Amino acid sequence: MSICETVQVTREVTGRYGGVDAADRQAERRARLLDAALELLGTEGWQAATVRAICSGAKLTPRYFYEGFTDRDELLLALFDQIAQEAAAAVLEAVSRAPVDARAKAHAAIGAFVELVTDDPRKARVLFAEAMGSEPLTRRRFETLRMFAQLVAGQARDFYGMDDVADPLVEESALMLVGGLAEILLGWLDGIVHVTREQLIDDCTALFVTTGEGAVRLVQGRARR
Amino acid sequence: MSICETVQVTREVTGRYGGVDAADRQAERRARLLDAALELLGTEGWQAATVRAICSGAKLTPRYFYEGFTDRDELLLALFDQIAQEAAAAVLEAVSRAPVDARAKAHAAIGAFVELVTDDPRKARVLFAEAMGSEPLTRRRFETLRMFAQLVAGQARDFYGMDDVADPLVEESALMLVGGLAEILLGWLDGIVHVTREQLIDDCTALFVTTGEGAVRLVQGRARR
DNA sequence: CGGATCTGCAAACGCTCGTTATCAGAATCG
DNA sequence: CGATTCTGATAACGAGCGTTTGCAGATCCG
Repeated sequence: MSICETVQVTREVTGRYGGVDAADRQAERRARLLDAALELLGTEGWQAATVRAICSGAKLTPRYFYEGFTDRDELLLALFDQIAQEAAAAVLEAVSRAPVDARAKAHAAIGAFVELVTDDPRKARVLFAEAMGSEPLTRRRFETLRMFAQLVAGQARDFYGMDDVADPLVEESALMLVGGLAEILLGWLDGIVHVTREQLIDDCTALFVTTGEGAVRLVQGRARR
Repeated sequence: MSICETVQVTREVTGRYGGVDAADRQAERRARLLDAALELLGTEGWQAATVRAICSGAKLTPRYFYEGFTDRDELLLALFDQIAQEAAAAVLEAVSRAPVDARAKAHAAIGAFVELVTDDPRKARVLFAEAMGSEPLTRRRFETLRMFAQLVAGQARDFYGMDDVADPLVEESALMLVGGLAEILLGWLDGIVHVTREQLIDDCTALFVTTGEGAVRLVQGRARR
């Protein structure tokens, strides 16, 4: 036992195998597992994303699964968060690049988001459809959607000078915008909505802006009273 | 064998037990199973709605489960359809009673729907949240939501005289309305949106109408071109 | 080269699931 | 009463799951 410890110490300094050191190997395994999980969760669904199937897809064994994650839920949550952060980053970057105009900002944001999840429809399914598999995943989907909605509400408050407005209608309309957008995207991916992707982005932008402006009018009309 | 058959025939004529005949007993067992499934699916979620748990809740045994349903999926689909039909009936009845006015119709429809699924939040969870458990259930949720969306689109086409308009934006906006409404309802049930139920109905109606009118303007603006 | 670790595979454990069969006892009707 | 069906509980079966362990072989460093 004591021998093991001393040896471990001397070894842990380098920890190289196959030309890469321990941290990198572990990170690569983690990435492979997340990739395999995305493929399964995004195509065959939650029920198919078992530990064995994910490991098989990643060409790894359960041993390394439990080296990197404590649970199946932890992996799926990590995958969800990764995609959500990717989406948030894309949206924020597009918004920051767009000219200072409500319609242009909205178009940039929606365009970036739609392009991300239609370039890889698996991501859309993970974010919107398959995030209901387990209870922790459902909760996370909700929190993330709410976060996006508050992001939208914050942008709207900035643009229309409603910083002091505490009307719950702001939160309600933001929920409607984000939730409605998700439903349109799922419908488009399922082939229900027959438009090109550019048309889809334009339509979503138009609906988004018109709904947002309507909500703003409602809120301001109430505040005046 | 032949004896059994003749006996079965003479018995099947009445088939009474405990004062009720066979069809009624079977119907009551079916109703009890659906009730137990609603309780489990609407509170603990899809994972908890196992055959054993449903039977235990209904105070029946698996024997009667497979007497009334072939699968677990068949039960859950039947439950979903029952709630969806209940909602559709409530909405259509409210719309038919309301005065001939877009806002009044919308308020009646949304009020009826919101009251139904907030009087029994389990129904909301079954319709919107837990319908993603199995693949057939996910598909059904989509079909039903699309049906509601087309119902909305049809009403809008009637009211605004757009019978000949085939713009896909009509379907897109209907999807946004229905999907957004679902998300607001789930948020309200989760305590994220802090308004009274009457306020919720009013807000949803206002958002619904303003979004609908915005979509109509967009469609008409395009058609004019 | 040699001792030690890292890897990949496979089997195993305990559990729950859906589904089906068994069987004693209650209730029925002629 | 007696033959028969209906009831309810139980247990069994095979399968799949998440999770853990054991072990031969590849790869490393001194």
